Amino acid sequence: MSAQEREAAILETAERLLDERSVQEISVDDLARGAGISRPSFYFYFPSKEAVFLTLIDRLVEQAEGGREVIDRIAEDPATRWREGLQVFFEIFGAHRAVVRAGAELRAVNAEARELWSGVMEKWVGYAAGAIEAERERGAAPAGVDARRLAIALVSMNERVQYATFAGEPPSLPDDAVIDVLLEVWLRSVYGEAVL
Amino acid sequence: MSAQEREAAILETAERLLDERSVQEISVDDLARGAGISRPSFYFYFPSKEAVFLTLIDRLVEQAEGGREVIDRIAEDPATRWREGLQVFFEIFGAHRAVVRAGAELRAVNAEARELWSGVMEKWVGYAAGAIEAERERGAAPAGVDARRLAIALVSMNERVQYATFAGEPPSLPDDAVIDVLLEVWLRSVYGEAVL
DNA sequence: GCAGGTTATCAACACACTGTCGAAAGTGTC
DNA sequence: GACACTTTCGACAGTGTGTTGATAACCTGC
Repeated sequence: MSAQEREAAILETAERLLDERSVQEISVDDLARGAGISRPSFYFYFPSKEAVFLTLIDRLVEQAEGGREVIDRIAEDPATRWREGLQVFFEIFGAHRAVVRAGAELRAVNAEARELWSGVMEKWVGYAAGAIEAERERGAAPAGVDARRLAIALVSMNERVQYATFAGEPPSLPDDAVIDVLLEVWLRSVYGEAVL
Repeated sequence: MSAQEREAAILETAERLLDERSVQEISVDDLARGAGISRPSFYFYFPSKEAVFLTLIDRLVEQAEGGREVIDRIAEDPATRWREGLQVFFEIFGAHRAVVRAGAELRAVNAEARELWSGVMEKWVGYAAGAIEAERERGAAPAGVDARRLAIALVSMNERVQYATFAGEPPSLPDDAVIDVLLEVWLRSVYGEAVL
């Protein structure tokens, strides 16, 4: 078995074990045994168990990058494009719920995970803020709160709501309602006139 | 020193240490020494260090109950009352940021903390959903997505956005913008007509 | 003022886990 | 078949948790 295969085996073991227990409940020994090596050998491949889970999260985050281009074509058909943007995330992260849960757990405890996630959120806030500004400039959306600040609130909402659904932590929305509800809030917040 | 004073000393030590480090980085020994007792003696007062932090969180959650009555008087002056509702949370939790951070950390790792927080969120979702329905019934708000589902999305947004601000985890809103931005999204989502 | 039970304390132990070191075994190469 | 490079792991040191059992401090009634 080559080094690359060992590394893959560790990652695979990690994702498999995450289906049953939390990061905290998975020991380095579990990962090593699952990949058919001893605990000290594990450290030849990864510096810590956190690094293993961080790698899983990284891979997921990269996939989501695909949603980026949808955001650039909002003007074509706003409601549909915003919906597609939401869907990209929901599908990619929804397909790896155990990893999403691990991400939340790690983020709470590990500075590196926290920074990784902050970076991801920042990036999407930037995209969303840009799209909101563009919509305002072309006259499709009325003026309102600062676009970046609005984007922070809406992206945060997306994250939290989807997490609750994926983790099954109440109060949460059923799978088939998530996109509709989030989209409604986005559209009203971006395109609605100020009220009251 | 009486048993009650000891218990209080442990809680006080916990909150003080939380200003400098995370739950994970605080050991039972730290709490015990801080309260002037040995590690085994600590277990006479609390079954684990998690129980200590859970107690701190519990106390904070109870304080927030004060926001409840504001929600019942929405019809008087919607924009102002919703703002006051948001403010209650922001002020109470904002005054104990270290405990809020501890809550997030514990929730990621500890089932009891998770359930406690789920319960709190559920309660507030219930209040908000009730208020939204009442506003729709009296004709102040138009029909739209199911009130409970909308409430879940909005309460989740509040939680995540406020947490980011308290913890200083980017992307986050500056302290003095949180209420304004959240309120805008709430008002447009609850009182705005469907758009696009 | 002192026997009695309750309350509080801690040294010592048993575990579980992490991360490291150094010796050995395996693999390829000329 | 000797050299270097990769990979493996037994054994160790360290840090933390939670428990046990012996002991000390403190009431309370007599």
